[in-house]
Amino acid sequence: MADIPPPRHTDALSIGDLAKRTGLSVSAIRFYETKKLVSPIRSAGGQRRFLRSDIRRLSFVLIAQQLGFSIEDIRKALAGLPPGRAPTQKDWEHISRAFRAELETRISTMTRMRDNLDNCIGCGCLSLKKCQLYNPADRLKRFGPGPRLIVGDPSERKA
Amino acid sequence: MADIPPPRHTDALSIGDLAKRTGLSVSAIRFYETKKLVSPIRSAGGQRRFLRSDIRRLSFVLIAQQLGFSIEDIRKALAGLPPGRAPTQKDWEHISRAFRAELETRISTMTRMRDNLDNCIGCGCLSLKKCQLYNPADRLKRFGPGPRLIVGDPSERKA
DNA sequence: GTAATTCCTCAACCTAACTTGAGGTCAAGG
DNA sequence: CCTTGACCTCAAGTTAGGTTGAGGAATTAC
Repeated sequence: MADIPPPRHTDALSIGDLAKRTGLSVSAIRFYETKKLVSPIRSAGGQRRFLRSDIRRLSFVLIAQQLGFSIEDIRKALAGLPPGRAPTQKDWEHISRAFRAELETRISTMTRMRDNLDNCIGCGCLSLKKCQLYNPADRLKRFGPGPRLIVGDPSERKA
Repeated sequence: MADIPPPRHTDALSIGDLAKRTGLSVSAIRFYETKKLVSPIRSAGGQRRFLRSDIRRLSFVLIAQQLGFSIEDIRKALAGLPPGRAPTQKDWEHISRAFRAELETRISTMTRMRDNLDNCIGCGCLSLKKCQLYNPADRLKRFGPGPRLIVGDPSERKA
């Protein structure tokens, strides 16, 4: 309640500290390093040292994942952050905005699908190719795994 | 252009026919059988024979997958269909309705998330535990893979 | 009746996103 | 100094949702 212990603000976090601050597991953080989501430096002894701004960086990763984005999507977005300095709030706003746009798109796609489902229930066309839900253009692209459809030109698959 | 070849409407489809009718690959249909999404009978020679109603059944599977449902979700839903007879439109309406409800939920969750993302951009709380986006209860459960968060009670993971 | 399709099973492989374990090192406290 | 806990690397395992290939049998087409 009294003296805050001097926070040895070396500004460098160990992987365990970062794990505690983000709620991620240590192994997940190491994995994210292999995926280029973070790029810690190494201590003399070879241990990872993270910047405090990596807390925010990984927090963003978490949020984006909850929103349904893949690690590769996120890597690309983070690649837009300034290389040297720690990102400012402006920087974060910038990349968050792009994600929000993508989210809007997904929401409207799902809404459209929901309405098409209503249509299909109404018209009983569940098995008809006419159903909007069969329109490949309407599909969520890899928003979760699914079958590799072979509809349309078979040359897409085999040839 | 003239005589439609007698459609040998034995009412039993081979796996290849079913694949053509649904747009699925043969291997996917076999896979779905192992997952109990379809249960073909066998010919004298041991080949799979499907009912015509399986076209609709697999079409439903496709639609549901596009909506983001897992095979297990779908299996459970299909388990609600009548066992003996081919499903009627009423039956399909019934199970579609349940999916629509789940869709509604997901849409509103995503919408809420989008709004929270706006909040986070505004207040700069991206790294704060207070952010609504960190609320585990708010999370899409396995709607796409993601990290197994270790927040909260560690006994959830290890014990 | 035989050749060309199509089908069969089973095992192995694939991607994403991680976890787990083995075997060994680094860092901090007493 | 030396022990304990946190770290390290690398390989292999996990789940979902399938695909691919080998080796062989069943159908269909002429």
